[in-house]
Amino acid sequence: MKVYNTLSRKKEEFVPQGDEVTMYVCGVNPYSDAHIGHAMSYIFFDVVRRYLHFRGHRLRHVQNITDIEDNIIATANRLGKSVPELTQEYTKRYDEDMAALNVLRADEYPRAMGEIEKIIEVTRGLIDKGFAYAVGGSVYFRVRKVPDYGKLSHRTLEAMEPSEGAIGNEEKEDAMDFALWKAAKPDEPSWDSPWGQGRPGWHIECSAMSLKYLGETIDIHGGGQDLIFPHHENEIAQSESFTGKKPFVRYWLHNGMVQLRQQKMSKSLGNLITIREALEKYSPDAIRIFVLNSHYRSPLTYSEEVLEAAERGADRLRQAANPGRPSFKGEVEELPDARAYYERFETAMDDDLNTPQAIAVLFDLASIINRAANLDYLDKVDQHRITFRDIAGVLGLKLEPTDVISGQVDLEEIDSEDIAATRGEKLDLLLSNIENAVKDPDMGIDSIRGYVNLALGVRDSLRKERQYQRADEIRDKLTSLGFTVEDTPQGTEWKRKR
RNA sequence: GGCGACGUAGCCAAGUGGUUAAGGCGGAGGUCUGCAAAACCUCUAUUCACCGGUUCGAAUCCGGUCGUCGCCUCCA
Repeated sequence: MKVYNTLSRKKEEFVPQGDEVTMYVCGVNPYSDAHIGHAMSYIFFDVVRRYLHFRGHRLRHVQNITDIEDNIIATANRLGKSVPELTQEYTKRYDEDMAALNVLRADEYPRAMGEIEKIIEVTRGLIDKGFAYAVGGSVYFRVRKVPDYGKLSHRTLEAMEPSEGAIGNEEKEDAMDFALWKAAKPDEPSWDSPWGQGRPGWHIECSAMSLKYLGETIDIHGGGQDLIFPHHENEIAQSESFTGKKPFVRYWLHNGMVQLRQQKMSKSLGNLITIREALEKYSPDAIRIFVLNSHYRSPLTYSEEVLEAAERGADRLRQAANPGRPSFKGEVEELPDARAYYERFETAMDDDLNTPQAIAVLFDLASIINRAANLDYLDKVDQHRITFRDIAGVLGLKLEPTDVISGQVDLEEIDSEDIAATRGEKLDLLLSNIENAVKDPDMGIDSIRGYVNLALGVRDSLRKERQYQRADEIRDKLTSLGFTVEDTPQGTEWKRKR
């Protein structure tokens, strides 16, 4: 398996240090809902996890939660909440979003606030070694002490024009120096430290946590490309200076950015679609297909059109995962060997996680399975179905039926007198009952099912008498109410999504 | 200004030196159906932003032009 390492700018053969792959992925700052950009990153690293597991690796996965920083403090103040109150609320919502997207939970979710002791230990160590200095209650990292600073982002200190944000701090020795520990300002949460009351800088928590939970050298460190500089660059400087051991990270993996309307999706720009908003319109599988259908290092543009396309693709895969009844009589045709699909899948994934090709394999298998279902030889494609489910699982697709309610009309079970009684003027009443029932959240599914079965029973009786116009009126009405009506050789089936 | 990525069919998107340029969505036709729906089948880029060059051979390598985006500041 090869992965593209940001550090070397090359695809490298992935060889973990030991029996257990260690992976650290940068987490979120919980002060607002996570958006599709976050979804992309965490869905991708979820697939990395699942694929490594599929390949027989054990894995330890740690993801931090930054629960103290400027934006959190500002938001908490604005909302009149305490910082822990705010961050706990949004951490919970983040967990719910990830669960909805079928993202596996990490082994540890350390919080910055919970790791102050380790952060202070690392900070003190960096001062002792001369890599950092305390001034005015703050501690800064001395960037010029690190000769290879810039190796991840491939830029030199000289090339980094200090911008406004980097200047404007008189107490730093050098404009590029960054804070490990920030002296407390009035009315901000703060902790005791050897340098007085204060709180951690942005980058130090990841160095401290990865050191504490995963050791001095970790296999994979992941995050969005926007974290390469300064965040990950600074993590390297801190960690390698503190431990004296290189490399801090063996494989740096970075995903591309999600774009919305020709711009990066981000909180600060305010152009974003939250995961929650997307899930109101699209299934988790559709969102995962949307993300995985392009390569992880490329930018990904969010649009309704592309998500719609992903949803329709998901529908077809769901059909293969939950095959219906046969439609035709057909001959069993010569089937390609199911093992070839595993090979194609592994070849694709081994080449720097080529999920678009992996999804193509899934669609090819879906065609085989759906054809077999149509022609009534599903029993001949057991191996293909196993392969299909297996690959879908590695991509984290559930492919469960999406209908909330469904039914099958059985004229034997419906009282013929009911049908006869309903065929006349009562039909309109029945249809309006269904309309009301659909809008009423308290209405039980059984009632709706009874109504719809009766309406479609009436329709079937009309169809038997070739009164197609009246029959179609009933179907059209139900369709407009969100029902899908399908006449199959086994009778009329119906379902409704939401 | 510095660093980097990208430009492939109506849309999304693989492919990065050599058989017919993956796959999805959409569209057209067909099978099935009373008609539909779903599923299936067939078709849908002689061509890979543009211009030059290297090569027996390039979407793939090199140079230039145009265009889009990211990082250099909080950010997945």
